[in-house]
Order: sequence, then structure tokens, then C-alpha cells
Amino acid sequence: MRVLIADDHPLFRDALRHVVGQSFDAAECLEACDFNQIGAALADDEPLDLILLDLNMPGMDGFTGLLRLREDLPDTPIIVVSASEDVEVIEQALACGAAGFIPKSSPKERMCEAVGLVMNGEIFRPEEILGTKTRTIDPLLEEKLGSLTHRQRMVLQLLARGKSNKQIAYELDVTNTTVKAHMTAILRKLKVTSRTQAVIVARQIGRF
DNA sequence: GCAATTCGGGAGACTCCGGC
DNA sequence: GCCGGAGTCTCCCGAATTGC
Repeated sequence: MRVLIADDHPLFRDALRHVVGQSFDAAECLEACDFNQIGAALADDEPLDLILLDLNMPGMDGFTGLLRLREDLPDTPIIVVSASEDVEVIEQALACGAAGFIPKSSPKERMCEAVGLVMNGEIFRPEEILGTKTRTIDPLLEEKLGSLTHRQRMVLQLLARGKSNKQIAYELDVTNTTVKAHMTAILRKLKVTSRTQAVIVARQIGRF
């Protein structure tokens, strides 16, 4: 079993290594202190079984780094480890495809539980923070999505799968410029400023 | 029925930005 | 500096809708 521990704090990497070691005896731990080192770890041909990822790391750029990893490694579970205990951040991380969210304040036993759950194919939600509140979809987001045309939804769907404009153009059999025009309309209607934010909104609604 | 208007889809030209 | 990707502006075309 190969686990990538990505955190800029050496002490916390050490703690996470202990957590992984406690959960899986034969685990091989790789470490990264920034997004470049994550890239170097991914360049290795050996597949990863789990990634423990700090959101606030050099080169991560918020959720963009998580989305990029999600696109590059769609089958590898990613657990976000963060000092943030903001419900919005947790929900957004899960919406971006994280298999779990571990607050750094969690006791070691809880972290082991999270790693075990995720490796069993389940999603770990820190219910002590989220409480029992069920995720409600903002009706405003629903409305924004509803304003998209059929073609724009298709573009957004392919965008959410990590496709570039060029790939979307190829799949829809249109030119690159047409895709970009749709993209501009999507950004305007969803009231966002980048394709990454558009994907986040789409995933928050859970349609893509 | 027909002209005007609106809207969505498609494309060309252009700028901006980041990576090499 | 060059190149590729992303985003914006503008225009054209066709279909649907509206008003006369």
C-alpha cells in the first residue's frame, strides 16, 4: 500500500505517517511539502492507494489543487487534512471530490478511523463539526443551473469531467471558439469568474 | 401571413497569462 | 520571445415568438 502525505508542516507529516502506520502495517509513505513535490510523486509509475492532502500548501491555490489531483487520479481516494473547521470549507472539499475531511484538531484515533473508512470505499465526514445537518442545495444555485441551455449543460458536464476546451470541442464536434463562447455564457449565468469555480458550483448542486 | 424581435449556436479575431 | 490555453467581443445564421 502506497500513501502520499502532502503537508508543508514536517511535524504534521510525521503525525500523519504514524496514523497511517497504525492503520496499515505494510504502508509505504511518500511525503510532499508543496504541489511541485506532489507532481514529482505522481511522476513515479507506481500507483498510489491514498493521498492525505493539506489544502493550504504552497502551490495548492485553494481547491484548484484538489480538483487537479481529482482529475489526474480519478480512482485514488483523497482525504483533505486541514486546520480549517469551517463547514463551508468541509462541504466544498467533499463537493470537489475528496473522499474525506480530517480537521487537524482531531485525535489520532479519529484520524485512524477516517483513513480506515476511506480505504473501505466510504466517505468520511467530520460529523462532530457538521453535526447532523443535512446538506441543503441553495435554491439560487438551482436557479442558476436551470438557466443554462442544453448545449451549455453539456459543456459544463464535460468541463466537470476535467476536459479542456479542445477536448470538449472534439467531443461535441464544434470548434474551440464555440466552446469558449459557451464557457463565457456559463460563467456569466453561474456568476463565477473561472472554470474552476463553475465546476465547484456544478458539484455543489451534485448534478455533475 | 409577414416583418420585426429575441435567443441560442457557431465562428473569427483579439487580448491576457503562464509555462518553456 | 514563443506557444498554447482561456476568456471576451463581435458578428452571422436560423428558429421561435410577437405584434400588426
